[in-house]
Amino acid sequence: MTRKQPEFLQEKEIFRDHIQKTGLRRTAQRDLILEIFLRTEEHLTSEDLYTLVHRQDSTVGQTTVYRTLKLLTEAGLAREVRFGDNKTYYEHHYNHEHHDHMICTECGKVIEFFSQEIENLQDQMADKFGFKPTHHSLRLWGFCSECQRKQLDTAVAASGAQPRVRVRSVVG
Amino acid sequence: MTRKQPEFLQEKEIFRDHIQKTGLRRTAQRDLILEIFLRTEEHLTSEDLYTLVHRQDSTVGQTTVYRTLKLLTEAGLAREVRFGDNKTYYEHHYNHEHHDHMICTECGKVIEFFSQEIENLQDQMADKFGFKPTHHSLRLWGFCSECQRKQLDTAVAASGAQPRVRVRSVVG
DNA sequence: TTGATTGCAAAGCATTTGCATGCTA
DNA sequence: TAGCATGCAAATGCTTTGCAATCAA
Repeated sequence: MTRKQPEFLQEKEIFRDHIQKTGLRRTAQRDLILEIFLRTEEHLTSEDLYTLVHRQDSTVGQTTVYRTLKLLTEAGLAREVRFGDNKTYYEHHYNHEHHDHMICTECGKVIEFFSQEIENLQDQMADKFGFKPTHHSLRLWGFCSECQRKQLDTAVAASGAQPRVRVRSVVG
Repeated sequence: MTRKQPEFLQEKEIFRDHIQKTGLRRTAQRDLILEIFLRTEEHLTSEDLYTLVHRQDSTVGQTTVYRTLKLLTEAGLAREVRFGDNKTYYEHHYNHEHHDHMICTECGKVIEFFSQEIENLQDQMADKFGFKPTHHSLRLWGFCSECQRKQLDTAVAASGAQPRVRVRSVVG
């Protein structure tokens, strides 16, 4: 992040516009939640965000974070993603290129990638069925390079490393 | 389905093998659940399957169906899929080609498709990151050809047609 | 006989909703 | 002031778990 203060001017304006257009109201909670969401360049759950927000203002409730994340999604500032652990993660959407994900089922690492060729082929497939896609999701699960190395090492289990995302089920 | 009776010999053998190998036990419930699962060539939820099973033998419980579907998945006979309505669907896995899905967000129709080119590109992308994929999921959401036609017709809302899958959220 | 399996009820977990109170426009 | 927003608690929906009774091997 190399932007100068004040940061996220565009995003904040988009949010205010969206609020105005839809007849909603600007509140201190929504501002704070947006602020902290924007400052956090990771995939986070509603609960993650709640923890961060709560640290700053302990009067803000879980429900408001849930509701605000939906709002941010509608405004085009956030995108929902699922990695297979039955939780909904959110990532920045505005000014971020569309991308897909590889999820390491061992350590939970998430790799973002993009392939224009794959996108094109998807569109071709859709055409073939007369299907008009509005959005899509492509995820690969497997082992990241680091965990492949570690697999040779039986001591993995003894490691205290905590995965960011625990992938419990195969399905997302 | 053009197979001769008795049907699903291979699948049943695989199931028995899996049960034996893992030291589990063969039961009437598991046999019945497998039988009905195999006879149903659709994407179904645990509850769907429970309904069908219960119709045949009303003593079988929900829990057993949940547990047996997990078992079938482990045995390689079933595959879990999600279409975005927060339910887990199961589809046949054995002797069924791998495929991906297009989901109509209007009527819930699910189209299965396969593209070797996309598969290859996925593997190439994974290679590029030193990632070793074990499985993946590609889904396109949008409008099927039929619903695109209907969109011109304002009377859609008045239609009594019930979608097979109601896609409520954007994320799967 | 022994330990896996079952079905019920209860618990879990992430998320949503009802509602009285508070606050923006 | 009107009605949207908030936070709490309760409800929801799907799935899992605890447990006593049952059953396969």
